[in-house]
Amino acid sequence: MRLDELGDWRRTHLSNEITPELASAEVTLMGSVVDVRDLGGIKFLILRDAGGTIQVTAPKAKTSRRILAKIDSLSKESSIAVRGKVVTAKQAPRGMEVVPTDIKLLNAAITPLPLDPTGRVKADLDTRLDSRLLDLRRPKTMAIFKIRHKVLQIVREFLVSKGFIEVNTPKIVATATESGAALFPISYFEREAFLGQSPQLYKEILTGCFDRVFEIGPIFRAEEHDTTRHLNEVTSVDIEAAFVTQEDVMRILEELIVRVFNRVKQRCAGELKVLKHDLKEPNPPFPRITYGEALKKLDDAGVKVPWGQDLPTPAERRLGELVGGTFFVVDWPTETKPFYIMPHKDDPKLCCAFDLMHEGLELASGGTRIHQEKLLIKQLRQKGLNPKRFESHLKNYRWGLPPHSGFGLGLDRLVMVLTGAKNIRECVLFPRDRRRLVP
RNA sequence: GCCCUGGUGGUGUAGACCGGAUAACAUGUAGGCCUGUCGAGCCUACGCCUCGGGUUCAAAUCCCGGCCAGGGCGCCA
Repeated sequence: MRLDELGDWRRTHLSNEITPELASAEVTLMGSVVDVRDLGGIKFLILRDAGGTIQVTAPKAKTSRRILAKIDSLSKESSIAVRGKVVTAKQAPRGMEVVPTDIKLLNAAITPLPLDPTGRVKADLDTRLDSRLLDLRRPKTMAIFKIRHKVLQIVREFLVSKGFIEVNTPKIVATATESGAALFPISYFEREAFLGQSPQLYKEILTGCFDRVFEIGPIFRAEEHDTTRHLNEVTSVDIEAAFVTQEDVMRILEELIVRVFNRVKQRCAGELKVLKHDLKEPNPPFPRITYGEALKKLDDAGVKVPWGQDLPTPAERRLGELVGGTFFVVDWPTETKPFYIMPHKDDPKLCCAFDLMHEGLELASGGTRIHQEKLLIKQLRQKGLNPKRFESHLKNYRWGLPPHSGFGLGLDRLVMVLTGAKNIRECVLFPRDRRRLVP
C-alpha cells in the first residue's frame, strides 16, 4: 500500500468544529478511519479525531474514481487526511458531513486488528493492555483517561488555591529510608540505589521553606501484591502543610474530595454517560470513626480483628458496608503507623493518623507528623530503625522545622471510584504489576 | 507465595459434566450486490481447540504437570 506524505497539509478543523456555519467551506480533517460503509452508489467513511467523529460522504456520481478507489483501500484505524467541502445533510448523523475532494493515506493499519476498537466486541483486560493504543481508542477507555486528566486539573487548581506549591522530589533514593514496603533496587553507577516508595520525608522538610507543598508523582512498591487495587507503580497526590494538625489536613482532604466529585460530575457528564457510571457525591463532613469504634463495629458484625493490627482486606470491605460512603478512620494504634506519625500526648499507644475510606477502599492516609528531633529518634528506635542512618534527614529538624501535617492520596484509586472501574489497571495507561512490564 | 476458576478462529463466547461424526455463534477479514448508511443489510469464502505428558480403539472433552489469565487472600510506612 502506497502511503502519502503529510506535505503542507494541516488540519483546519476538528470534527466537532464542523458546524452549519461552515457549509460549503473547504476543510481539512485528520484522524483515523473508524468504518467505511459502501452502499454501492454512495460510500460513507467515518473519521475519528480528538473532537469526536464526522461522516465523510462520497456519492459515486459526484466523486472521482481515484478517491472512490482510495476509500476502498482504507483499512480500519488507518491514519488519514481528508480535504473536502462541508455540506449540510438531514440524513447525516450530526446534520453535517464532508464531501471529499482529496484523501491522503498517511499510515495504514494492519488487518485484522488485535481487538475491536469500537468496543462492541468485548476483549479481556489482558488483551486490551497488550494493545493499549488500540484499546485507548475505545470510547470507554478514552473516557476514563479524560476523567483522570480532569481530576489532575481539579486537584492542582484546588491545592494552588489553598496556598500549596507544586514540587518535584527525587524518585531515585539512597537507602530504604522508611520501614515497611519493599523497594526496587537499581544500579546507580558504582552504588546501589532504590526507587522511592513515597515523597514523605522530602515533603516534610519542604514545609520548612514553602510552608505548603504538594507533589503529584509516581511512587514504587516492590511488593508482590496481586489484587485489583494494587500496582507496583502508582501515582500519589502528596501534600504537606506547616503549622497545622491532622484535623486541618483532613478538612482540606474532605474539601478536595467533594470538589473533585462535584466537578467531575459537572464537567465529565459525557464521559460518565459513556461509562454508564452514576457518580454519587459524598456529603461533608465525612464521618470520623476511631480505630477502636471500627473494631467494635466489626466485632458486632462477627469480624474479629485483634487490637493493634491494620485492617485486613475483608475487614476493610465489611467496614465499608457497615459505615457506607466516604469516611475517616482516626486514632490508629501507633504500632500500625510509620515512625514519623505523632503519638497522642495523653495516650501514646494511639497516634494522630487517619485513613480516608470510600466504600471499603482506602483512598488516602495521613496525619500529624513529628517535628521534634528527640521524639522522632525515639520513634525510630521504637520501630527498630537506626537513627544514624537517618542523619541526613534528622539534621533538618535542628533548623526549626515547623509543626506540620499531611496526607498521601492514591490518584489511581480515586479515578477507580470516579469512573466505576473495578480494576486499578483500567485507570493507568501502562500499568506495572507483578508480571507486567510491557508495554 | 496460597486458594478457586479458566485458556477454543484476530477478538469475545458455546461445546466439555456424559470421550467418537463436518467444533457452533457473534464480531472480524477478503470478495460480491445495493445512492442515505449511521452497531447498515444481504450473499460467498477464510480463519480456532495453550504447551508437555498420561488414560483410551478414540481426547477440545477425562487425569497429571508447566506456562498464562481472571477472581479471592496474603503482603502493602
